[in-house]
Amino acid sequence: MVVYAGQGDPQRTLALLWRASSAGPARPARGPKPALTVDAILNAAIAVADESGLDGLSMRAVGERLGHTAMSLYTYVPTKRELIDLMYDQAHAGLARTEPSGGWRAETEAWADDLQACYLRHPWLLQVSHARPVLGPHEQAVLERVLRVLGPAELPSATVRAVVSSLFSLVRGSAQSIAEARSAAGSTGTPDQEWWSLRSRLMREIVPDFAERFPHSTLLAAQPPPDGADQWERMARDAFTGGLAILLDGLERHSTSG
Amino acid sequence: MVVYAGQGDPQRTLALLWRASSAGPARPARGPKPALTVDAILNAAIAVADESGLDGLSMRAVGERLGHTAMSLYTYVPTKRELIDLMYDQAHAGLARTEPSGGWRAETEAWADDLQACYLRHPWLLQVSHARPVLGPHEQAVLERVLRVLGPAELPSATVRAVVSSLFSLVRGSAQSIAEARSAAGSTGTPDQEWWSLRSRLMREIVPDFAERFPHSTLLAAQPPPDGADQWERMARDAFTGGLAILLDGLERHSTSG
DNA sequence: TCACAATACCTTATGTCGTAAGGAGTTTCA
DNA sequence: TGAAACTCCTTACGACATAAGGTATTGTGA
Repeated sequence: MVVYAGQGDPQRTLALLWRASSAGPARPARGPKPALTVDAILNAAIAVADESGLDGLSMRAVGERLGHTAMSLYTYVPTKRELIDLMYDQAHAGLARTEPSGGWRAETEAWADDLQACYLRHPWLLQVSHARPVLGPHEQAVLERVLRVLGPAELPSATVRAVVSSLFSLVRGSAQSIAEARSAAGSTGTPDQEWWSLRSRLMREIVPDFAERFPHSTLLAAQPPPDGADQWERMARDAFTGGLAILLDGLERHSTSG
Repeated sequence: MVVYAGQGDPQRTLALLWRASSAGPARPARGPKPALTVDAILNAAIAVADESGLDGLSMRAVGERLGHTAMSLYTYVPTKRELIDLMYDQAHAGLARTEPSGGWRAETEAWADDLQACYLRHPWLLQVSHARPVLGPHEQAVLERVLRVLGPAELPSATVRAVVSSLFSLVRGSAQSIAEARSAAGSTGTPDQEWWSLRSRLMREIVPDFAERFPHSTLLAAQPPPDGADQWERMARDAFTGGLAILLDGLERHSTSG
């Protein structure tokens, strides 16, 4: 289930996200020197989430990975929700920056590929709601890049908003499909084709009138998909490149400099 | 966080999803008459989730709403995960069926609007991963409808797959934005404009060099957005209709009968 | 008719979680 | 040289999913 953005003290959250020193001195006057930093905690938490998913992400697990207790984290981070918000932003720091020179269309595709790769490196990102009211610096940088890339297309601002939002949806949705394909393949261990034919047999047994009730679905399923052990991931990838191409085709109509 | 599809006994899950009687007799030979049904449990669970979100959905809450205990549910449903899978499918049963007569484009838009409305009626749907290996009957019906609607466009099957997957991503992504806008508006109680200007003031304080670091983002934010108390939801809706239009524009290039 | 098998639902128990409360030790300022 | 301010810890609490097993209820076969 999606973790929604934390709703604690917005000032504190913002300051943490942007690592601002304005909301308090950098080092408090008295007391022992902190053994941890927010960044160290984020790295540990991201490592835990990469290994065990969001379900495996507990305050205890993060604390232990740092040689500390769960409670020690609360000195640096108000709640688990805010920790996840910070992780979400931090994970976007690792985004590659492939910038081909081939016009805005190629650059947009490169941006989408980079973002998708980031999601697939940290699949738990897909379990965190992205529809957040405020962005952290790294998410903001991702947004800034696609806006810069789309600049030469000279689109009206409403179109820019629409296309950027659509691009995020496409990248995220396809990454979800790919991640699900991988997780299914990994957890069952059986190649996709075998798994698929088993599923079909079961369906024929349980829903014998499927073909009559869902003729269009049946027809589409009969069309040749890509084959191979990773056919599910391949299909998801093809759907992504195809969908992106269609969207950008449509966009070229609106662009003054196609 | 996203709840992934349950991975229990796939036969049992499939049989439950499709309410198949093939995996066991409809009424067991002996024993007390069941006081509940899977459908009653699903309706109660959906009501709980509609009221309190997925976070508020506990086996106890569902059981108590039915005048029973949490454990009694386990007679009908193997785990909470499978319950959520069943809820996910069931919620799609309430999808409206607006079918204008204006060609595949208008019908596709109507389908997208209906699906988005369904997501917004049950926002917790957006917290459940949709990238599931098997569909229930109601999800399948939603898919079937868009395939039927797209039929007259006479697209190659790879294109159909791409556009359908993109459509789902777009609808889901926009619904997420709208739901987030509503939840923010509902929880703070302040009109969007006020909230937004407060946020801007905070940002100027915490990240004074924002405009230099993110010139394109700054420029876009300065473009006039729709105004009003619900400006955030309006923006998300505009982005959706705009993105959908762009996608369908692109699709018309591929269609033999535009 | 009656014992028993099969079942529904319950109480209880276990282990996990986030995090509140408050204590002990450390560092720096007055 | 206190004492304030801080970090980190132990302990505790209530919520959660769900395992284990008990009890009551129903229909079947003798």
